[in-house]
Amino acid sequence: MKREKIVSVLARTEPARGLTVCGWIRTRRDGKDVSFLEINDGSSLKNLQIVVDPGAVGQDLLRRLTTGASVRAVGDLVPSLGAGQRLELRTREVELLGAADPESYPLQKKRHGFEFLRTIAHLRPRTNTFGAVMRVRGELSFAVHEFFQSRGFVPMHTPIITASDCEGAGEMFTVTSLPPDRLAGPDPFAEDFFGKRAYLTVSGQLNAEAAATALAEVYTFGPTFRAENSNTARHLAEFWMIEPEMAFCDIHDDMDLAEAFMKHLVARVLERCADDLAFLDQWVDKTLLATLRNTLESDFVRLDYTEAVEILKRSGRAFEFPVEWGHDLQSEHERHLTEQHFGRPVILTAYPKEIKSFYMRVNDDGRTVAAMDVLVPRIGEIIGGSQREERYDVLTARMAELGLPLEPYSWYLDLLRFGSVPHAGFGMGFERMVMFATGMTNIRDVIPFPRYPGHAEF
RNA sequence: UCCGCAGUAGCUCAGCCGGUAGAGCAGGCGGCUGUUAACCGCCGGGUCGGGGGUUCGAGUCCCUCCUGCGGAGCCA
Repeated sequence: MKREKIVSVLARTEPARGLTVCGWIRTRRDGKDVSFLEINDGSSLKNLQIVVDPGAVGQDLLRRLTTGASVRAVGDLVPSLGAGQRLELRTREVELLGAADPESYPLQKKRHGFEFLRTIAHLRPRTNTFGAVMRVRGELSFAVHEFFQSRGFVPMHTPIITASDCEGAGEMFTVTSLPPDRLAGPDPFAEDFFGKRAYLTVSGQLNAEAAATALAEVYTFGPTFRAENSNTARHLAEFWMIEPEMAFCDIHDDMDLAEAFMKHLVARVLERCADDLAFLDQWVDKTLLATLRNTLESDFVRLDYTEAVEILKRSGRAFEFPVEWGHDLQSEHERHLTEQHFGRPVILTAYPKEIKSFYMRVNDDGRTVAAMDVLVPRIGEIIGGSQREERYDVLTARMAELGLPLEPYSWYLDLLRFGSVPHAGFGMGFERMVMFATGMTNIRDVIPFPRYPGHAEF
């Protein structure tokens, strides 16, 4: 079906004859001798006004051109007689592609709550807000690949199914082909498809590290699964994660990359999604554009965990949870630092080793590790990463300390036995980045079909 | 999973000390106008989340379950 996208029609400066557009009707307004259709095809936040002569199309057809119906229209782009738009499409031919019964079509030409829209996730992209969020999400996704590949990173497709239950990043979903009645007994998975218990991945990091010891700079961008019973506006059971991994790289290079990466993503959406961001700034979060510009223009604060604890203790604020060296920072602490104290993104480093993962490189002080978390206003932690421990003896000693068996990690330890290099990487929760870039406050509203406890609809 | 709040028309909500349910928007019909959050008039629309209890009488009080939201934990 030959057509011109509405974004392109709206970008025209001159009248034109014989244009074909397709889209969904957002609203219709009737005059006595004229009707106006606003149609949207998802290529832009903005609608195209189509002027219809009721006599020419007929009352029967006109009556069925209701909110939600899909149409194809052929007409001439002419200067508008009305005030709201520069050009409009005066049609001589309107074809109803698919009607939408106004009695039962759930979307009205009025504002709906996000909770209601979540119950009709298959229709919500037809709203202004979700259309904008999905376009921004798409640009961010593109910008992720653009950033890494322009820097020579090789994209890695790490496994979705994994048999190592040692990734340690959270509760895992079991993958099985066994019927439920065969899941009893001491080791039912010995008879299963993989001959052992398999899971959905919680992180591609360890696999990416293997690739980085050959290709030097790699990244993953794929689905990730956590079976935690998390019921919050910041967690999903299925989400997308970006994990770069670099050989010949220390914690400072890692922080530099994280900051450049964030700024690249923000710059791209500011540049390519101006209409959508202006809409979101007006209706969803009035501080959105200011926050994004601030992110782009400011240097991220870099701070040791120990200094952060001092700042929080000196802040005089009564936190719900007291701040104490050796404890992980709470959401309220992170937000105080990035929102109140500094007012820009903050990268925290040198965390106590007790609260971080086994693979993080132990610092010379022996009590902290080369971890880094990027904290941003409103979201909190958006990136978590570290320099990895590349010293075989130090890592195995640390694993012994934590009571981790070496055998399941033997392939990972091989990376340190053969040509080990200083290396580092981080993980970014893609949906958290979409939240940051759109001002949306619930992570379930920045992914098309959210999966979370009790919900796998659509 | 824990704490708190909520569930009333298609949507967003009001409903006081218990006395048999209301508004705006949406929808239908009619009118008006190159309209644009269109406007004016009329009309239809409800197992008050489910179950149980107290009471002469429950949307309202009590118990319980379900669902949602906010916060927390876990994390990305």
